[in-house]
Amino acid sequence: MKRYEIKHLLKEDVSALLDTSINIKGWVRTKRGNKNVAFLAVNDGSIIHNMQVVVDLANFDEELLKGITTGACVSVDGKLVKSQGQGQAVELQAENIILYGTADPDTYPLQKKGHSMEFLREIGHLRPRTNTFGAIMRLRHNMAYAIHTFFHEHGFYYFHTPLITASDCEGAGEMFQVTTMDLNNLPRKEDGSIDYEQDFFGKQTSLTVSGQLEGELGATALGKIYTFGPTFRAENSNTPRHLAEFWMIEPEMAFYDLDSLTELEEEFIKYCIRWALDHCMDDLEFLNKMVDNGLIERLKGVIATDFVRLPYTEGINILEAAIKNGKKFEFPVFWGADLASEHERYLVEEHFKRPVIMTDYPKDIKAFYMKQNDDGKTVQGTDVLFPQIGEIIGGSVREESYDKLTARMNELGMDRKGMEWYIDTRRYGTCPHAGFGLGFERLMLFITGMGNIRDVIPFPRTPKTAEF
RNA sequence: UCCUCAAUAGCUCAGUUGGUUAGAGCACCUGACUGUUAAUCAGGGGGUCGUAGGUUCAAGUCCUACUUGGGGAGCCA
Repeated sequence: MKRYEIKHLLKEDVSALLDTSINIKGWVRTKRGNKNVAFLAVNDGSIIHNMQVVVDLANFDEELLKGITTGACVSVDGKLVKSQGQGQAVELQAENIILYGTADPDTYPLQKKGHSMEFLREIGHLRPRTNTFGAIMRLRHNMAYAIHTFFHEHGFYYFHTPLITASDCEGAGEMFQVTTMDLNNLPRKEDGSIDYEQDFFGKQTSLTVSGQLEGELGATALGKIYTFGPTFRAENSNTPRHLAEFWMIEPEMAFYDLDSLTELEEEFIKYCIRWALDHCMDDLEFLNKMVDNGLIERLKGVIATDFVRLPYTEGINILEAAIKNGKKFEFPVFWGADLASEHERYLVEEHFKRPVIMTDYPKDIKAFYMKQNDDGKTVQGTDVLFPQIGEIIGGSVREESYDKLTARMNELGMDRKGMEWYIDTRRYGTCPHAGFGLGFERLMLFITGMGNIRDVIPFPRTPKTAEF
């Protein structure tokens, strides 16, 4: 008997299959009925919707049916027919049922009603079987696919940067050390310090916090590259927006300036949102109904509006004017201050009411590699600020001048040792270039309307938590 | 890491100014119903009130510490 995925049966033209016998396989979401007939809602993960299986109790063994409960796995042969009931176009009249696996209802934690996200996190090994997480994971796949498709169509090459790095100058955060040494018996040098020469790589190594520096090496050879891989930050951040292990997308483009950079940022993120609306409407409709009633409207709103381009200095002026008009902020606003969440939210959610790309930040609050403006005060950094989730993209034009870059490194007291390979990009055939970084899970928060980043990745890693 | 709120049945929650034997819905079990849509209806079983200490004649309720989780902040993507 030929097996069909439920997505095919519900979404394709199946008129040729009507009144013929076919097979489906999947997990039972609910069983209901009376003493004559039972209805099984079977889900195989291919789509959020279930196939209704109609079971005439007279034709089946009572013991078999008793074992078919929420969570059980079944294979059903049956005749595909137009549904007599409301709520679905077709249904399967069961002819033969194989019970692959039971799910003892006394211990199976998933029910057909209301679970909290907190509870589902505790049963991370089973939560992919819920409607909500099925929808999120299908969207997650689609976003990954959309990202690769966007870059491929725009002439970018997927460039694989290392996960293990010996660079201690990445500066983007605390790093996880990588070692094969016995932590209970560390080799020491004469002065008592740890002898990393005896470690696997012969030096101290860590998990990467960013692929950007290596990405620049790719861009200065291939023109346009992007990375898309796991990233690790050992920071003790306990918030709904941070993970210790997350996925990051980092495109890097030779010959891009500030205008072409912000244009790409906007086009890229709109492409991803449009992809979700074009390819994932069933899952979005479910999330819109169950998680966030404003989701679809907000997604459509973002792709229909132009993002604001806002130099930092103008942003400060707007915030100072707001304060003059009585707006209260917890943190002070002055030129040179790093903007707090409340300031960003005011600009995006209250003042402009649409996404904002802020540019030209004071150099002292941004990274050493950002291109310095002629004013001597600002650098060409960009943050794309979104409603509700804040910074979704951080990028910049890179400083391509050997003299300016190294002068800035000296100013910041950075150790050039171990960084000479990066500086070589400016020493040999340097070029104007730019790039940005997008936290994949931050994008997922926006796409799904979920409130906690731990719920848009299958197995979240956060301080004190590495289950499953 | 800081601030704040919370933890009661398998799940979601109620539990009054501290006072008798801690409740409801869902789930589960039994039964009813000729096609249900998170089916419905009737009945039943199910609790170390997060952990440890303290106050009190009496603690789910008040106090302290710890653990875990939520929200906010910082760091950031």
